[in-house]
Order: sequence, then C-alpha cells, then structure tokens
Amino acid sequence: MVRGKVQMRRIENPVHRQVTFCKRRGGLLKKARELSVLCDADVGVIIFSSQGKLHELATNGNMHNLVERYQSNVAGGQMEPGALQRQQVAEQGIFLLREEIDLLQRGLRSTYGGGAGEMTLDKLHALEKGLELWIYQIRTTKMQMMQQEIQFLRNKEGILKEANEMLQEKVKEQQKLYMSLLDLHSQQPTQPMTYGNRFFSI
Amino acid sequence: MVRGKVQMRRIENPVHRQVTFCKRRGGLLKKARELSVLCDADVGVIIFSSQGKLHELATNGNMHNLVERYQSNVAGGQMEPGALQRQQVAEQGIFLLREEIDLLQRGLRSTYGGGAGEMTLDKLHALEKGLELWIYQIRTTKMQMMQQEIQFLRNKEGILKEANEMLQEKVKEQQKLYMSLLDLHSQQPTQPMTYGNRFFSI
DNA sequence: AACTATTTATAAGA
DNA sequence: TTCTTATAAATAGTT
Repeated sequence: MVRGKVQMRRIENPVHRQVTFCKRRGGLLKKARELSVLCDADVGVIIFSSQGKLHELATNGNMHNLVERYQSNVAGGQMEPGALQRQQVAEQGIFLLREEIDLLQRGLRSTYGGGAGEMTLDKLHALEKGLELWIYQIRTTKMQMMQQEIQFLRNKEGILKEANEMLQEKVKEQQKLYMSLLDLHSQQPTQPMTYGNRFFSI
Repeated sequence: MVRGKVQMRRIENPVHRQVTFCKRRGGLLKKARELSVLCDADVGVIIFSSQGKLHELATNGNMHNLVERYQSNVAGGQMEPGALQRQQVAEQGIFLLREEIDLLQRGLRSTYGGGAGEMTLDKLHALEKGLELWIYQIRTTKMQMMQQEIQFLRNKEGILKEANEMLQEKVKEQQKLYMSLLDLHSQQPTQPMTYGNRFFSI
C-alpha cells in the first residue's frame, strides 16, 4: 500500500525501481491513449528504460509519421531548444582558445607548468567539457541531416516509382490501341474477297 | 465532480474537449517526468492537439537526441553482424557502472581506496577507454551505413530517372505513330474519289 | 482558476 | 509476475 507521499527521486532499490517502472510505464501509456481518444490528439511516447530498452506508443499507429511531423514543426519555427546553449558553448570555447593563442603568440609563457595568466586545469577542464558537448552536438546535427537526406531520397524514390508505373501502364494501353487500329487498317485490304464486297477489296 | 466512469471516446463539446486536453496534457507530462525521475528512464512525449498545436517533453532536455536514439534503435533490425555483440558489451559496461553508482549511493564504501570487489581507478580508466573506443566504432559504422544508404538511394534515383525519360520518349513516339495511323485510317474513307481509284475507295 | 466528489493510479505486501 | 488493498493522485463537472 501507499504509505505517505512518494519522494520524487530515483528509487535506489533496483527491484522496486523495475517494478515501479513497469507499472508507471503502463499507466503513462494508458494516459497517453486516453488523451488521444478523448481530445482527438495525436500522441507519441518514447521511453528508454534505465537498461536502455525501448518502449514506444504512437496513437496514430506510426511513430515515423509523428516524428516527421514533429521535425517539420520544429524546423518550421525558430531555433530549437538547445541551439542557444550550443552557440554559447561554442563562443565560450572560442573565447578561451583565443585567449590561449594570444598568450602563446606573445611568448609570455615559457614553461608549461607555471606563470600568472596561464590556463588553469579548471579552465582546461571546462574547455574540454565544452568542446566535447560541442562536438557531440555537431555530430548530432550531421546525423540529422543525413537522416533527412535519406528520408528525402526515399520519398523521391517512391514518387519516381509511381510515375514509372503510370508510364508503363500508358505505354501498354497505347500499344493495345495502336494494335487494334493497325488491325482495323490492315485487315480490310487483306480480307478475302467475297461476292458482296469483291469490287472494293484490293 | 466526476459522476461515474468517463466514456472513452472523443468529447464532442469543443470547449469541454479543450479544457480536458489542457488538464490531461498536464497530467500526462507530469507522469512522464515522474517516471523518468523515479525509474531513471529517458522519456519523450510528443502531443499534437486536434488544432495541430505541438506540445512536447523530453526528460533529458533534448528531443532531437531522443528521436535520434529512437531511430537508431528502430533501425536496429538492419544492423550489420557484430552489432548485437557490441550492444551486449555495452549493456554489460552500463550495468557495471550502474552497480558501482548504486554502491556509492548506498554509502557502503566509506573510503576511496579500500574494499574488496570495488572498482579500482585503473578498472574505471580501462572501462572508460573501452567505452570510448566502442562509441567511436559505433559512430563510424553508423556513418558508413548512412553514407552507403544515401549512395544507394542516389544511384536508384538516377536509374529511375533514366527509365522515366525513356518511357516518356516511348510514349511520345507511340503517340506520333498512333496519330499518323489514325490519320491514314480516317483519311482514306473521306478522301475525294478520283478517276484512278474510285472503285477501290469505300 | 479554484473546488470537490469520485474515479483512477499505484506502492507495498502477499 | 500478478492480485490485493490502502492510500495518494488525477480529474470531470461545477462555481
């Protein structure tokens, strides 16, 4: 039974955590379905458990659709959340690098270990973290662009295939038409004479 | 107040529907956040209202990340051999790290330097290096696969475009042929009789 | 938005 | 895992 309010923090006991995960996951997905039905909304839920297992729900039955709609929606608007952070990280990193380059160029530091104005370990650590985040985000963007390219090409492929089928259909029909017309045209001159039409045949 | 079970179908009254949407949306997002915190899960929710307005939540603060993770997970069916093994290795590593974190959080280790079964700094360092290498390999493979996919799709596109052009050419030619035949066929009956061929015309 | 009668979700125990 | 049950949380309808 529930004894008092549950504390909103990670459940330490792994068994409890797993059980709660199953129960609450079920509850969440149920709520999502209900929201979708009652309010005519389109809802998608993606859950990665702490073990990395994926659980998903798309009330329209197709997560790809939903994700695409999401992406075009986000891309249509202004910068997505995170872009500003990225920019700040980049600027900070560039600033620190510029400082360091200045110092080196002025030759104010002869030794690696000492001197005022040197880059401290903390600063370097922060720079490292910032650059890591930055690289990660660049990579993410790259992946997204490639993903989009693939999606785009697949769409194009579908359209071209359709057009192709239509054209082939058209060629077939035209051939039929042509053949029938050819028959009509060539049979008359070559049909055997009869008493009734002998004077008109060639 | 709630009078009896609510029927699980679209709320027809638009005002009621909108109010319920707001309330339940809040509830759903709260539940999602709770699941994430309590069970250490990564949760994303995408909601399009019936008016098409987007609402979203990504408990890690970045929906793009989550979507990407989702997509690579879903694409897992096409993974090259070896991927499964790698995944298992990863899960093992994650499991070890999580165990260590659990131990630390439970305060079972008071000293930094002692205790049987503990993970030494060396072990952690080795693990870190292993995971780094592994992540690098995964990323490289993923990039290669995506690049191949793009190349493949571009080739396909070229072939389809060529086929398309050929078909269009064919359609044009057939049309010409057909028209000329049609002309030939229909002109003969209506061409004026002449002394030379009057007996042969219909 | 605030209130509450109910329903619903769920934590812990079995 | 699944069921039970005490209790917390959500929420439908009203103000």
